Amino acid sequence: MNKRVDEKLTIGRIASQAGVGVDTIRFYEQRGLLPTPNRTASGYRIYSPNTVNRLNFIRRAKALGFSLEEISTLLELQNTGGKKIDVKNIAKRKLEQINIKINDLKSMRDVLQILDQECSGDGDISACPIIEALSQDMGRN
Amino acid sequence: MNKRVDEKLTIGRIASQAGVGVDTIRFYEQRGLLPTPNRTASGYRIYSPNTVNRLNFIRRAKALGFSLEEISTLLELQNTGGKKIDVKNIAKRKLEQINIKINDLKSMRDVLQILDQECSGDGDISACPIIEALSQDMGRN
DNA sequence: CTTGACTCTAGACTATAGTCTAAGGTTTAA
DNA sequence: TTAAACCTTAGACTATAGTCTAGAGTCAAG
Repeated sequence: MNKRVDEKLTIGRIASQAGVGVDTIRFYEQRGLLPTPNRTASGYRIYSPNTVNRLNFIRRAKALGFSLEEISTLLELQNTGGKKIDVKNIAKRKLEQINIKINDLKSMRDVLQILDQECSGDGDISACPIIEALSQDMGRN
Repeated sequence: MNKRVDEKLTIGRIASQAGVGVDTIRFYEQRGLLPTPNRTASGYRIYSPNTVNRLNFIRRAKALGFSLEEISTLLELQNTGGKKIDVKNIAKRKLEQINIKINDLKSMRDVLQILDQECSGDGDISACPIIEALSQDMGRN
């Protein structure tokens, strides 16, 4: 039933599925964000399908302001040889970071939502006082 | 009553209040993220106190994964000479971006919260199946 | 059985966002 | 009034995260 079980997931296929460049994948491998893949006899990298998920996770974590180093820490929660107690501590710290980010984004959202709802849609900007809030203190400083 | 109304907010004072370097401030000015400040007779930059708020906003937006260019767009919602209709459109697009970021962060939070609550706190990582979820699809792909 | 698309490595190059240095002028506090 | 601590510019340098190039080998279709 399985058509083409033999279709190898080469770096190019993985890259196009994840929407990144092949160089990016090799770069992530070198930086430890992707495990060293198996190779064909001729040296081609062969990936498992869930590498795409991993790449998606990296892409999204990056968009949320995490550095590759921080993302590495998050990913190591999975395959570290460490103890669960370490994972718990790292998870707790990351959780705090994430909650702060969520709160900041919500503050920004509140301001932008008011901006969207209250401004009349024409006339000059300077007449719209809500905009002021954007450069003000957004709650937690 | 006002002690030291004459205390000038020089670049160094603004920098230390906002927790950034003086070079960063000059860099932001050059990139249009800060308005060109007034100068003393001798050429020193003098800032208004709310520059600190603006710098805080920039710092936090950066931590949320916005580039300086995107932050510039957000800040321009305030002092553009454009029409409100533009502001509305930009605000709407930024709002969508922000909502996606919030959702992604919530997905990450869910995983990390389970990680924190369910793992027993000792033993080997590989025994903790929740960790798997971290590199999996987090909802919206 | 060759041609074009793909892969390999190593190293150079780019963009973004600062950070540092040099060489000088200004302010302030002892 | 002078030394420390600030400020000025311009330009060089750094870190992060890729992106591109060269020169070579491999794979799949015609």
